[in-house]
Amino acid sequence: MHKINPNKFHVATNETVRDINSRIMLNLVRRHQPVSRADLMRYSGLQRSTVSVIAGRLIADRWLREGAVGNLPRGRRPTFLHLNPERCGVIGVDVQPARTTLAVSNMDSQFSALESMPTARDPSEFVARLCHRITDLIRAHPNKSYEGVGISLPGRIEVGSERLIFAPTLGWSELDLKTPIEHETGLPVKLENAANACALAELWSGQQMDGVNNLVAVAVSDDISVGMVMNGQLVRGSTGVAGEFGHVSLMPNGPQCRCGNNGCWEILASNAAAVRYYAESGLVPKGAIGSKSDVATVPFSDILRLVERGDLRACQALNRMAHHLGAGIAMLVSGLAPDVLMVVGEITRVWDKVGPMVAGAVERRSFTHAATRIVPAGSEVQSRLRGTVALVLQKHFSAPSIA
Amino acid sequence: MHKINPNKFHVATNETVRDINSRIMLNLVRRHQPVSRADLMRYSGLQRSTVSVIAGRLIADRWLREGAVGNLPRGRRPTFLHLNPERCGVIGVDVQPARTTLAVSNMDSQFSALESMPTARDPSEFVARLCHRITDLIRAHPNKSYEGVGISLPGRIEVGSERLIFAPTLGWSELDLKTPIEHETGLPVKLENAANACALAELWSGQQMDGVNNLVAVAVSDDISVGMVMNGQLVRGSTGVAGEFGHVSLMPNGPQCRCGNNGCWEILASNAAAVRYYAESGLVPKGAIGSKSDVATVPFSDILRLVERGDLRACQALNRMAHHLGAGIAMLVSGLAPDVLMVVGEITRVWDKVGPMVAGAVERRSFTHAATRIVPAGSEVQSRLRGTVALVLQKHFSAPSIA
DNA sequence: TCCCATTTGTTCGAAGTCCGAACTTTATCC
DNA sequence: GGATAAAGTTCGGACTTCGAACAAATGGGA
Repeated sequence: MHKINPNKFHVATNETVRDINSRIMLNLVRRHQPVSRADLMRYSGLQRSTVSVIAGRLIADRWLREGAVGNLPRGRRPTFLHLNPERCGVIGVDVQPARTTLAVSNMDSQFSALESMPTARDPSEFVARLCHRITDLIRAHPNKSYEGVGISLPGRIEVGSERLIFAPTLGWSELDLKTPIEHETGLPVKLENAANACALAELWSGQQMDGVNNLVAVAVSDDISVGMVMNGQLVRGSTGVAGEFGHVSLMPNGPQCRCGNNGCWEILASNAAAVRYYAESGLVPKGAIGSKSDVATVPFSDILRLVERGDLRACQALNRMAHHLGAGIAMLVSGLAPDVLMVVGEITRVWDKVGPMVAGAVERRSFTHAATRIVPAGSEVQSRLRGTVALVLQKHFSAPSIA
Repeated sequence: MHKINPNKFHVATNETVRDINSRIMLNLVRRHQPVSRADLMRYSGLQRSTVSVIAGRLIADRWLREGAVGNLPRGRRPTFLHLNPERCGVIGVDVQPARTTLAVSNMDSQFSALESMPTARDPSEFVARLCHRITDLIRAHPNKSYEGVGISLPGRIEVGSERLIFAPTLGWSELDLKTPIEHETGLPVKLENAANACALAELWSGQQMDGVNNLVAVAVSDDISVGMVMNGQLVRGSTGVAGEFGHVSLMPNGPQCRCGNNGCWEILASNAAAVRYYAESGLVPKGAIGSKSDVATVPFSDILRLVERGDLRACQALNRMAHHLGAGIAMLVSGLAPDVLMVVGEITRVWDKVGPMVAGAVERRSFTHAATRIVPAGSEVQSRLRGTVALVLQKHFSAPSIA
């Protein structure tokens, strides 16, 4: 039940009917391909004639392609229909504090090119370099009909202005990425928070996501941010900053976070927290000969390597992180009760150790038994890039906004 | 952007167009009444002819009524259209641990009857008495075309089965209220959590809710539960238990909650928490002559009365409660960033004292400045009852679910 | 070899809906 | 009384789905 906003709606015309049914058809093909017109008739409940007309138009518009002919025990053979992956090209960009990854993708999230560059410290320099890279990439792969550029960022995008706001790990304040890139490339540019991008990726191209309409992605790196899909829609809040559960204080006497408060989830359970736990555990070697500086700079990836080798101190640091990660995830399970909660980040490399601890924490803390499936993401970069593709292409596959 | 679920969708027909536009028209009349056909043409962008046809059909179906004739500087006078509040009757029921309130309502949430009864401890006895009361109420107010019965409950309703699950303050385990009442009355019965009902009430009949699509209701009584409307839709999670932020642990060393964990928001910031704070502050009067039993049972309503009179101890207890209430609300503002966060419960009686403390806590703890308006609800019973009316009638006013 | 049952896919008129222009109705002002 | 203006109605055109009839394609059996 979706309320109609009397200030912002779209009335329906005859074309709306065709639009809705075309999108349904497109989704049915995506879900069941290869699939015949007769199958689509059965899946959709539309008349065979209607299915033929719609399929004909979608083929003419290059959304669908006729493929092989099927075999049946008797009767005329069906001609199978497929999505045409060449119909849309997308440039996907994944911005992370250290490196920025660019990809060229088809409609099916198969990347035909993948390259990366260091993320420039200076925002205007970054914009210039990114524009340059994108135009180069398009020139190098010209035989695609590009639908747009999707960009995943470790920050939040303001709803109205589509500008980057609140990107503490990048250190940038308000930044307009959309206008210069659109101007440079002539393509529409969509920006989205990295956690939201991951949530979108799973919603649109995740495995075992049949019928999943409520999904939460927890992006764990040097900060923690949350992306939410509720009722099949991204939740961005009134201004676009929804999802900052990382700055919920879960321990009033905990260490101080950069946001000024104490014991934020992020300061307890991010990669940076594990680095700190590891450093602290080596700080006071009884004789106090070793100084802080010896141990303070072991990066998170090294800690994970140590964990994989069975290093005790690293395991203890990881366990502390996992304990607090579980506490925050329990908050999300209690509060949002999604079908799926996906954890994204380097920590998934040691999920065999972390997963059970998180599951245990959720089990202990959950009063309601929300039946949430907690899963690790495969590759974080791939996940975010798939999200950027979904970001650009979802307008063709989602329900038209009638209200 | 709403994803189409390829397992559950509705194809569009020509009637879908009329359906969509009729609902838009109904919403426009609701928003702007009294309003002429010509005004509706301008608001909707539809052709004058189309507006006339739709208005004609809505009048024939008794949704709209023609009213007075307007005056214009020149030209033919417009005939104004109104919603017909008599079109739908609703029985609204608000179940609370102590008392259950019943109301008869029109489409405009004007209650033509309001009565209450004690809430029976035994669930089957309760169901029997409620059925009896409802049929009596319908018999006493026969001249309405009843659309259904809406019931607000301090618990969660399972999504598939529509049964009451998780109702700790009532002490009931799984209970099917829907089937017996539908059987008894012959009317469709809708059940919803009380916090969700409040959120719905504000969404559909709240003041100053123009363009608000993201709204959170925090119901504070002896427990705390949260109702969420995101993107204009109620968020119920995969099983229906979304919103149990009351059982998020905000203080790992805090007092133990009935859920088994320590320092849950609910154990720190509910009415019961204030009662406990008040009792504790009187516990050790140095000489230890006064026993626990003297002070332990001052009910929350009395504490509020004492606060209104300026009693210091009561104010201190209230302040502790407000402090923790603010912490939890800050969590919701950070995580969900709604346009409006509404607090429902007895505590709103002293909102002049509590409001600034909550606002301060949110201000201090909020990193993102989500611009959330934090407001107290007027009357909690009225709010929940309006929610039950919205619950029953929203199907006529909301967008048809095409996907 | 020929006919028939069966399934896929197409054709075409009917019904429903909105669009848009022309028309009717009902006012005020000069 | 005529000009102007705005509200509301009428009616043919365009678009879409529906539903029945039709054409196409295939295998089995006499």
